[in-house]
Amino acid sequence: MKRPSSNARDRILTAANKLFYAEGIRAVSLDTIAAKAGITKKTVYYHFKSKDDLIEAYLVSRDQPNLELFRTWFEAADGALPDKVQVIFQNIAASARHPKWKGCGFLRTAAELANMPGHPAMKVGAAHKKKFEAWMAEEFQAEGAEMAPDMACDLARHVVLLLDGAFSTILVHRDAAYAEAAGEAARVLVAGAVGRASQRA
Amino acid sequence: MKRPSSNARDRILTAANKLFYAEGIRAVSLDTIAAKAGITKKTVYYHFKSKDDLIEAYLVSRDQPNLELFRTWFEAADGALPDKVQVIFQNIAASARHPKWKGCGFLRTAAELANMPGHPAMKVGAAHKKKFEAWMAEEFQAEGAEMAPDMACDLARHVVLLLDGAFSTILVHRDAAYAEAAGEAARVLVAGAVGRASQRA
DNA sequence: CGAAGTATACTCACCAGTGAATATACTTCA
DNA sequence: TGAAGTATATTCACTGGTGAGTATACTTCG
Repeated sequence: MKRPSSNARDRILTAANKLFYAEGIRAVSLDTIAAKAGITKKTVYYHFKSKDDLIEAYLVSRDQPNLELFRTWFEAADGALPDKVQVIFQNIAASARHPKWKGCGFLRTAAELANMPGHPAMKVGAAHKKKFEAWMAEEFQAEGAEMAPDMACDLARHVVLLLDGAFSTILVHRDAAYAEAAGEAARVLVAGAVGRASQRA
Repeated sequence: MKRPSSNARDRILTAANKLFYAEGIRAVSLDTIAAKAGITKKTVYYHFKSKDDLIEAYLVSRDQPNLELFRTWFEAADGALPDKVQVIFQNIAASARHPKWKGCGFLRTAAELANMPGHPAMKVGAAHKKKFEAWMAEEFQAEGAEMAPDMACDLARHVVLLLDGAFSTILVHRDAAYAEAAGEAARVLVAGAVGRASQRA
């Protein structure tokens, strides 16, 4: 394999990741990214066909790691289902207290590209969020197998709404307490659904 | 009094409103805004000291009208408290189905300016969201005066989280159904809180 | 007149993307 | 084996265009 190729490509992606996340998509130029990666802009264009292409690659690179992080948090938590869900939000609160935290990269990119609904990066972002929602629904159904599929889907969606709401409001207020409030709300909703599910059984 | 002054200023603000909301902050240049307002860029700089200043004015101009809209929806709804809250979300769903809808201007601006936490526009955005949250809390306390202040505040925050979550997820998925799901969740949470409050009384 | 408001015409920096050349490694076959 | 050819990977220097912001002059009205 060509070592140089993947090397430069990786360095570009790493630089793009940091800069796009820290500063925003349109705020960062390819010159800046190239400089940070220690290569020439032309080399960026060798590995990515356009800035839009690089934006897409940036989100693609964040997809799995992000989902993995949520899974890790969820699985590491002990306790009942409502508590495990709440733990996700507590971890987000903790992350959000780091000064470099700037919200959810997918959400912020979607906000910036709201005028380009067909942009490839938008599709990646939507798919990422769908995966999270689907995973939550699975977990709800798996737990004791008492929850009906449509109930699990509704509940997963409610959790997603609280999660993305937390990302957004924390960014606006720079106050991680919103994640804890969202976690409380999620816990209440999940507990309620679990209660209804087991009652029906 | 100079007709021209207010006239030009208003035209600039109107153009900025449409363009910033439709395309995003950094995607729109002052040249474009000036052209849309039918004046020169220099005139823009006569009325606003910088682009940042205009961004701030853009959000200021949206503050009251937006809050007023929510109040109107809420007050026009009949039924119990949970239903009135849900109606806000239903109205958002309806708005979001219009093709020109591009999410919440405050949230999207906050996402774009996430790298400038001290930006005046960020403060305007945060204040706007706080006003909404405070208003919700008031409404919860006012309703029958059975809800304790801290409970009302917590509940208001949960509603805010669902609201901003709805704005964000609709934008990502281009699917207004998320607002309806958020409305359901909000109704459940409010009904639960109302139930606990009246039980305690 | 003179001040508020607007316009013309500019500066200077930056940005997405490109043309031409080069260096390095891999492949082929005499 | 090794020379010639080809694909990969990278650089330097550039273009056409646009960005925010400005110097200066014109206009209009109290």
